[in-house]
Amino acid sequence: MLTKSSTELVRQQNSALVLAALRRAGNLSHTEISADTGLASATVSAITAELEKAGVLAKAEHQVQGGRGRPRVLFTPRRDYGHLVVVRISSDIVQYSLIDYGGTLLDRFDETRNHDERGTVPFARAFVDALERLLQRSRLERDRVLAVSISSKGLVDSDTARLLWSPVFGREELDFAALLAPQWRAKVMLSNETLLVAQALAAQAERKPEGGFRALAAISLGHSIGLGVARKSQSGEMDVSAPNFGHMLHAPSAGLCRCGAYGCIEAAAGFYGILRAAFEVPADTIPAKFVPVAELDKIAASARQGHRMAGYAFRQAGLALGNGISRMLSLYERMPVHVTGPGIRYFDLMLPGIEEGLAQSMQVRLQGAPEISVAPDEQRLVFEGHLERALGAIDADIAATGTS
Amino acid sequence: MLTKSSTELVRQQNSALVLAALRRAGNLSHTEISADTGLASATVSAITAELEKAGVLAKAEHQVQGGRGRPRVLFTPRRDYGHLVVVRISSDIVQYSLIDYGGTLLDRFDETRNHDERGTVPFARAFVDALERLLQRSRLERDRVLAVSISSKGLVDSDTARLLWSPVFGREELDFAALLAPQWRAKVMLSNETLLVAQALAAQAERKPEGGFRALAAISLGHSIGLGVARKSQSGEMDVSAPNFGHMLHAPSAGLCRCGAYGCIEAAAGFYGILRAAFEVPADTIPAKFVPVAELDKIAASARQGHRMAGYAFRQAGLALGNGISRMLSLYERMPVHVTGPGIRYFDLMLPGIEEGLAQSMQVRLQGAPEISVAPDEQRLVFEGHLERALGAIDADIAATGTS
DNA sequence: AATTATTTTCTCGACAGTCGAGAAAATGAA
DNA sequence: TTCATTTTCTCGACTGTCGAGAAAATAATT
Repeated sequence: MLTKSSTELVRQQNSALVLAALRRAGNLSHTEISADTGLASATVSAITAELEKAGVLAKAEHQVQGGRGRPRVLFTPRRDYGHLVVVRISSDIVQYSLIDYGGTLLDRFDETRNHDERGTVPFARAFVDALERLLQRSRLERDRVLAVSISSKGLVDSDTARLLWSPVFGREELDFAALLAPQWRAKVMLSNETLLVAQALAAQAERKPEGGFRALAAISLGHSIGLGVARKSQSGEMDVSAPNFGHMLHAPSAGLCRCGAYGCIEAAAGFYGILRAAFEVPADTIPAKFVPVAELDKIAASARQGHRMAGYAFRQAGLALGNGISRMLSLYERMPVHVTGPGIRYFDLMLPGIEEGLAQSMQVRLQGAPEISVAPDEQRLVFEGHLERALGAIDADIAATGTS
Repeated sequence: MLTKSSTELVRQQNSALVLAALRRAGNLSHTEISADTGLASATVSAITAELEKAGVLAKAEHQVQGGRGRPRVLFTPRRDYGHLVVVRISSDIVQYSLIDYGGTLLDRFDETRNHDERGTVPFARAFVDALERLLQRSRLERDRVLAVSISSKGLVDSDTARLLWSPVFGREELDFAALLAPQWRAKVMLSNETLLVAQALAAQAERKPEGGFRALAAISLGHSIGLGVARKSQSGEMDVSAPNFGHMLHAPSAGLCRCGAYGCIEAAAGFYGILRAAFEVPADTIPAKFVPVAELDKIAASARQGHRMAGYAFRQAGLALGNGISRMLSLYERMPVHVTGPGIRYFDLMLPGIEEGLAQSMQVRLQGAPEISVAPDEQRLVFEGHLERALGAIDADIAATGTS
């Protein structure tokens, strides 16, 4: 159902518009804001005055020189308006970063995960401690942190910030909002890792001048398989989601997956799946907990030298991906696919299988195969996605609550 | 990107809100509108006065009696504000209906499709002629028709009203907007048939008092397989789409599909797929153009008597559906599934296969199987979906253009 | 050095819209 | 006939956007 609208909502929307423009560009003058947003000059004055009084914006000290006429004064987000904590959880390390409202990195450290102690309880304790440490190192009060943005692989409920299923904790749920609930006033956000990659790539694509961005998919290859989809809705909003692609059904022949089901895409295209196929281990053996990359490098080397089973393993992995992508395109729409993650080192070995898997479907026969490109540096993209998403959420919050 | 807002847009949004409330309820008094929409009484006065002047609304002649105090006056859409034409294209007939702005059916006739003359050109001529006939029978001027809403099975581009792929015309495209472009000022809308079923079911679910509707899927079983998905987006808008489910890849074993690809869901679960499996015809034979329902009834009867291959055929069909649904749920979210179409007569025979196909996936193991229910009377649902969608679009248009 | 041209920013009044409060209207009951 | 009750309508206050033009600040010109 639609919801009622009022003049205050108009201001909220337009404030958000100004903040978004400023976020994209870094700093803009009065006239540039007006041109960018389409708002009248008088309206821009009203909004910037309000935001300046609230301490969100400030006039930049360096002014641009040159040209005649009254010099422009640049508005820019006030870096000390607040702070953001980003936590990247991966299978081996957890990375904690402190960022200011302007988007610049202030501090960062990694904690290596202790593989002996399993379960969410010790992890939760370490997590809360690490956040405190991040504050202390920068002598920052807890309430200056406006948002804590967390990412992990796996299935996530972004509304409530609960981790529903993850490669690390399995079905043990982890409720990050509850973890920080009484002490922290910060907004707690939890996102799937590959969703953030899609978010970052979509933001990059939108910044390109040629425009016309509609949709894009990001696939992360590694021990597990992730998918993020970013699509522009009719209303112009960017709609990002992380479907459960890795454990979508591929074919029973893919064998036992570590999630307990049979035939997941991951069981064929994840690192342990490739290993299993290459060594001709029966497909119903319980998957290896962890596969060192060196191990896979060896298989890849022998595949490149023409070893039959090694090549077959990568081809089967590609086939699972290709079929899965074709199904994804059938259910959404044709869109470019960006492949990322540690598995891209074997992309050349998988590509023939991917293409074969794609070609089988009607969708691809009708509309053509999607563009597939490799996006290296997954970690940077995840971090960019964090910034994009968390700072955007903070901006939306500012616009919503106004100066009050 | 967000788009700029203004006070006029607020009025537009609130007018749409009033029209939607009135559309749902049929007629409402001033106070009821205010309660329903959350708008202040004064605002309701302003909006209804404007719409009344524009001839969209009128005060109903019968007033409700009883109770003391000033009697309520009911507002209702003016039936003669404009008209709507609904065209349902199915494989054997094309049904033309004339509806007024109040949503009541004024006239209807069917044209049986001539199976001898193939191709879009003769069809297009017959289509345009039939529309003219519909006007003449009710002595209606062409410009009184505000929208022409068309439905067909197959792949549709709803933005441009082009039919991209259909069971009847194959890859021959059909551009309905261009067909009526110069002569008709009506808005031309083209929707996938099962999308409309999903739209109608979602509207029903939303009207239920318990509320909390999130998403739903409709699957149509017949010669071909259709899927419609309705989901409520964060912004509260209903987002309806018709993914290419019937030709999503199931498994190569499903055999040759009439679309030319191998392994589509339809090739296993469509009527001709079931026929082929039951008679053990090689899976790469070109599918029958048309399968009479009597033929399938016979197979179903022998399956119910325990005939092995007949039972197997339906089970395989169910398996294809179950796997497909599980993949759909992996890519979207858990949601109830409504099954409709002529194939529901065999639903009991397919259900075991469906359940087996669902149970294989991690998604279902984790979140449980979706509720599956049978929705008879597909044609009525399609028609309701037409009304819901087309009258809603007309209302949105009225709100957008205002009185001007 | 003073003036002029140019560009940017700011300010003012007009206009569109929503809202709350209370007046006006319309009816049944006393 | 008067009073109570309920609904509808109207008025003034408030929030917000917009266009036009004033004010500000600088470079170029005389």
